[in-house]
Amino acid sequence: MLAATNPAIFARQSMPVRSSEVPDSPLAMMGAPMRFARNAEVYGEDEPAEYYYQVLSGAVRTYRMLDDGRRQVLAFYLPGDIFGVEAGDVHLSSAEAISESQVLVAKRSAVMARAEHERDLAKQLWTLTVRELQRVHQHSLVLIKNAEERVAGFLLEMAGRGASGTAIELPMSRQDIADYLGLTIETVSRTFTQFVQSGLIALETSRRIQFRNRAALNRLNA
Amino acid sequence: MLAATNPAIFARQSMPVRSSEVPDSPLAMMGAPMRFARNAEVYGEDEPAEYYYQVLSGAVRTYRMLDDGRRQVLAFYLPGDIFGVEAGDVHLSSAEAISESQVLVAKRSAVMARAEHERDLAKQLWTLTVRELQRVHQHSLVLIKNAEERVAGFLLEMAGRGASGTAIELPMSRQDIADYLGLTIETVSRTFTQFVQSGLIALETSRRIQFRNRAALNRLNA
DNA sequence: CGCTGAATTGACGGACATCAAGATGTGTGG
DNA sequence: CCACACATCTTGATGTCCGTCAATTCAGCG
Repeated sequence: MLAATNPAIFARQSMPVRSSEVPDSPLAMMGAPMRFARNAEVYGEDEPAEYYYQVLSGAVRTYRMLDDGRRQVLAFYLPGDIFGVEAGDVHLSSAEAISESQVLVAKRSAVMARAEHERDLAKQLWTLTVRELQRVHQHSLVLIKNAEERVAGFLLEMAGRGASGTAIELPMSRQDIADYLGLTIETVSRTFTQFVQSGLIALETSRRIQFRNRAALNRLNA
Repeated sequence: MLAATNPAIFARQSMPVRSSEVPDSPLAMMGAPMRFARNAEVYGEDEPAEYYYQVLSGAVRTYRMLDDGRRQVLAFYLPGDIFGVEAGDVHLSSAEAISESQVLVAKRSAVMARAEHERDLAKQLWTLTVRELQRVHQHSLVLIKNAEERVAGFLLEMAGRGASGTAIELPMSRQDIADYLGLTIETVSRTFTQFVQSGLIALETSRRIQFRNRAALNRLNA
């Protein structure tokens, strides 16, 4: 839902960039592609927000920690998605690569400077923030639902973003999903098997999911 | 937390406007004060977002409904706060007056038109959205905590916004609080009395709350 | 007053967390 | 290619927090 957040800040084209394919945009010159290993930090909470980022390949999660060690995953970013814009001067969350990832990094000041005289760009930046806001709004709705509904919603959200086929590959672990949905890893796992048993999905591997009854999932998504 | 969101879009002064006092700003001319009765709708979900709003007196809640009737209150807006900016072209949530309220209403197109040539204004609009985003981020963190922590956080949030004294007046009902925190009215009520019994707060009336042990509340706020 | 909606309090049950064990998968080094 | 180690995922047993249902108290108001 509320899927791709990539107006032409990095890429002029309107579709998400496919992995390993650098967007042919004016911003490509402002940004440098960087590699991040699995679990490597892209930026940390409370650090100055000096860059904008776009996922080229792999996947990224943003999260915040509660003092007692609980973790709330705020968002997953897939190829084409832009992130790191959420903040004022300082990052409100940390970002980590979920898997080996390639990320385009553009200096914020440079982007902003260009936005000064390019009306379009400024508007797009704003739009980006608004989209992000919508996403988070949507997410807070998720957190008042029950486990079944949360997981169903999650699967449909991911399906709406990744490939359009009948199966999706989840880049993130069960723990990531749990922390995103505000559940425990066990509850997520149990809900998956429950979905399998009721014929809603099938698991090719634990990370690869076949949709068998999308209508029923939509019904749960309430 | 993350309290007042009122850069000089409506008022040039940096402090929230006190109730019934119209901000002496250039924008006051772009906006007209309107009265809303208790529970009156300011705008509805999916309606075109044609105006920006600033609370002058009273209080406003924004919310979204789930199909099964559950309601998620997304935010409370107090005097000085600006709302209605969250959306693209369409409102993502509904807004209602919590009590008899006075709201300054400014045509969005007019504000945007001015923003075109007033750099400051444009920046402030963006800042406003970012602040809103921070608020919502914060809110989604709340929803993974337990009841005690949620209520404590709520009280501290309200304390940080309203008067600076040792007591606060809550304009909203227990039901509003419950829907904001993702709890039931009964759990909110029980948590309040629990706080009273442990000497953290005192209830002058059910809506008026005295702080007795802010340190303990902060500890719960985790 | 009595009426009405809001808030509180109690009894109970259920959904999900917690604790614990096992199964499956994956990478590494011999 | 196998074997071992370690992480991830699944499954089971039990506990607990909070939701549900229901009754009572309280506050405002005609």
